[in-house]
Amino acid sequence: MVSARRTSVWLEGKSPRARKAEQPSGLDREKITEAAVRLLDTEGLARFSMRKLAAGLNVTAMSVYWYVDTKDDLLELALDRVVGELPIPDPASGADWRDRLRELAASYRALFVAHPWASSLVGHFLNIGPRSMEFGRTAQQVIADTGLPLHLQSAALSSVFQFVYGFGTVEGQFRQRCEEAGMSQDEYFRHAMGAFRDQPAYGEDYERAERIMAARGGDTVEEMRDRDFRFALEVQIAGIEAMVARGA
Amino acid sequence: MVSARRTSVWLEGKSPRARKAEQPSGLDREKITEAAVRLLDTEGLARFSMRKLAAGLNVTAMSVYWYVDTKDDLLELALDRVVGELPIPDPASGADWRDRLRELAASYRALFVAHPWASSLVGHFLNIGPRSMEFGRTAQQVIADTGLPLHLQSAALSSVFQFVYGFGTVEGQFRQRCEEAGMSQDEYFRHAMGAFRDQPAYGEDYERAERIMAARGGDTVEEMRDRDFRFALEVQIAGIEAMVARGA
DNA sequence: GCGTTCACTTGTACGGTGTACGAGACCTAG
DNA sequence: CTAGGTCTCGTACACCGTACAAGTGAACGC
Repeated sequence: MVSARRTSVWLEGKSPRARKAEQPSGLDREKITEAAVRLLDTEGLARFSMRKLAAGLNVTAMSVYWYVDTKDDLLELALDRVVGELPIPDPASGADWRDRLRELAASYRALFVAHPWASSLVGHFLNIGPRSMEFGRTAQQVIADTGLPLHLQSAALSSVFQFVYGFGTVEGQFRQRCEEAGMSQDEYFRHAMGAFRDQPAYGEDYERAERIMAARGGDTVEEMRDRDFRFALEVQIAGIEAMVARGA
Repeated sequence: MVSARRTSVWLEGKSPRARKAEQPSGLDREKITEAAVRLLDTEGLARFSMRKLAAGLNVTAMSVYWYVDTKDDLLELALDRVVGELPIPDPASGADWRDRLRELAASYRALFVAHPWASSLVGHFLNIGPRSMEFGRTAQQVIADTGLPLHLQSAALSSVFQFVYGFGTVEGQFRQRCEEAGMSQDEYFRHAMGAFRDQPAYGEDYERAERIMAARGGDTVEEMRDRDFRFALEVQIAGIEAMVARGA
């Protein structure tokens, strides 16, 4: 018989814990999760620690463990919480699926930019927290309205949202790098390109990169990225439309 | 003046280190990187440590630091190495860009399945190692052959490869989870679905999931995933074709 | 031959990490 | 008043990345 292995915080047998009265520390899962998100935002995933979190709550590290089984569980809670912050387009708005998809994709992208640590976590967990589920439900509904047959919808969903995930991840990590280096995105970009140019082995690649940069135009890194994102999203939409038109 | 911050192992001023003769331990960057990849494959990123790596090489942890500045640098080297293992379609084969794109995407997906730890790393580094560059060059060439204007090519590249990255990441992490739990993918899937069904709050979602599963058909999780991947990739291709046809 | 220098290897140590464990402190029920 | 549950805390363990300094042994100039 297969042992019942842990799958997710969200699939525990019991609800968090029955509370009898206000505890002296005033702690609860909600407050801990909120503090965790704050700390993750300021320190990043690598420097996030249970001890620092506890200190911020004026409590010892082990107190936190009363409300949460492991650090991973807490991270799972934190992830679901930030997903819950996303604005979600009203499914009953009657708007075209394309517009709702653009809105949802923009939200999702913004998530990884605002919380770069979230990128590293989505891959690790099952993402079945209540807010993640709601987001998934909405996304599913948008794809359902494209007219694709049911059995192809999950693939189309993958196509779009995995792209947004990847794009947002790279973007978020880049921004974090810039911040840590104390440079603006454009400064950091020039810095990296400079170091790149100075590597003799990469001469050809550097020139190609320059040529592409020139063609893309755009004054700032951010502007170019925005354009790329919008265009890539239109590629996704056009692809789905083409598949619908092909009738499969 | 902006301090010259670290950007990547690949942008160091000097080549690794001049070697005079065969060292008693027989160590070098190559061997260390290879051992690192092996250890990452067997232990996963979370359980990878410099001490374990050194032990596997019959050497103390600090010896490794003679060849490599930090753990992160080593991880960057390991990542580039596995990228180098990917089969790359011959750019001069004259094959249609669609076929070359399918081949390249399949390779990239396989990377994250074979080395789930690589997923967590691609986001963290600049990915400008020689093998990553070669892969990028090839991908760039494929996109160039679609007929898209130069200034839209990087966006199209994003669209496809960020999707593959996201897809491969989720797939790789899932497989790793299954292995750690000692279950087959189908067993684990049923296990998770079961736990899911038992959560009263998720009744509606569970039923929707079941409905979609039924529609997708397919005997195994793997089969369904393969179909999803192929279809999503065709969505990408159709999208690019549509954009080319639109003349922008 | 001999001292120096360089290329490495090693041992020790520091300041962190996640978290198991057990001893309390307080509140409530009986 | 006692018993038990809920929560907090201090201590401790095993492990981590890596700084630092003291070796070791071979190559080289003299």
